[in-house]
Amino acid sequence: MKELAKDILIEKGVSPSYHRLKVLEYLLENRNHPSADDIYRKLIEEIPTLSKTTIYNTLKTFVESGLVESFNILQNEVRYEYNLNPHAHFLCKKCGKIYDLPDYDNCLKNQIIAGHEIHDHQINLSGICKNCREKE
Amino acid sequence: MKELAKDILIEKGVSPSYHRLKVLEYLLENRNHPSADDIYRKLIEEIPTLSKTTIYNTLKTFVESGLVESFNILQNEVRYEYNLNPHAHFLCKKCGKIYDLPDYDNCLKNQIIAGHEIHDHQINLSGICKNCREKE
DNA sequence: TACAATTTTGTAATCATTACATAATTGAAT
DNA sequence: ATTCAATTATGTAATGATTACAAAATTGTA
Ligand SMILES: [Mn+2]
Ligand SMILES: [Mn+2]
Ligand SMILES: [Zn+2]
Ligand SMILES: [Zn+2]
Repeated sequence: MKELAKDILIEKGVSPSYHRLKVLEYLLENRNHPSADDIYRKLIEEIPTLSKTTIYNTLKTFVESGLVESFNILQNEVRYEYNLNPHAHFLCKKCGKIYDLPDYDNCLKNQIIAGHEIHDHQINLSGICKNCREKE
Repeated sequence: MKELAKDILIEKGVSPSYHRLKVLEYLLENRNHPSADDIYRKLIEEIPTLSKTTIYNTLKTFVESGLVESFNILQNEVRYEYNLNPHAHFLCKKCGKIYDLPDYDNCLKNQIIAGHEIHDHQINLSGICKNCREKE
């Protein structure tokens, strides 16, 4: 049962415009934590009039409606993903790939720690990935 | 026994130039996770010729020599700290303050997870802090 | 003093992101 | 179908942190 971008948008109360559908479909098919620019460069191929501002607007809408998550494992650009399950991220400093680590969620969302109300929880690991290690 | 900036630099093999001493002293006294610009704006008061590039160079040197840690809890700027103990960070979305959470380290540094070699481990939480909650 | 190595400075470039005004599209009401 | 307001998309210009790079200053040592 393939997830339909349109249904997901409607369910979250986001009106399913053409561009929003395209961005969400991209995120459903590409689970490699793309940047705004990654999405733009792919979609501009079939939508030549597409504006990068539209990508930023769309992603902002998605994140605010809880449809998509953004995270700052890199210091220069934001990455996005459609993956609501809590999980940690691992960045390989050699090849730049970002891996999911589902077993290391340890999620503190909605808990109260030291009096602080936790709304969001990101675990960012980095080092050398399995692939890169095996090449050496 | 107050930690002496000069001794710390020498121990880590970083030559203790005037500017480096000033930056490290700032970090030793200000445990509020400052940005490069925070440090610059304070030090320019007593060093009017100070260049912001020097701040960036110095912080880069410190991070590379393992003297200082940097982290990306914000999407637009890097924050720095002198605190070698593993701990998590909590960002208040209301007041912008960044708190330390020493009990939630759960550090995976130098471990191998799913074949990946973990060199660095950041835990970034966000929400509404104790102070801001009590004001409501 | 001479000189090479290190450190600092200043300017300009880079690059992701945002601001904002304008244009296009949509969807309901007439 | 037409009108009109609301939403969505576009384009350009600005912002702001960070980096590149070359020149200047400082340091340590012969
Ligand atoms: Mn992920
Ligand atoms: Mn800290
Ligand atoms: Zn790798
Ligand atoms: Zn607060």
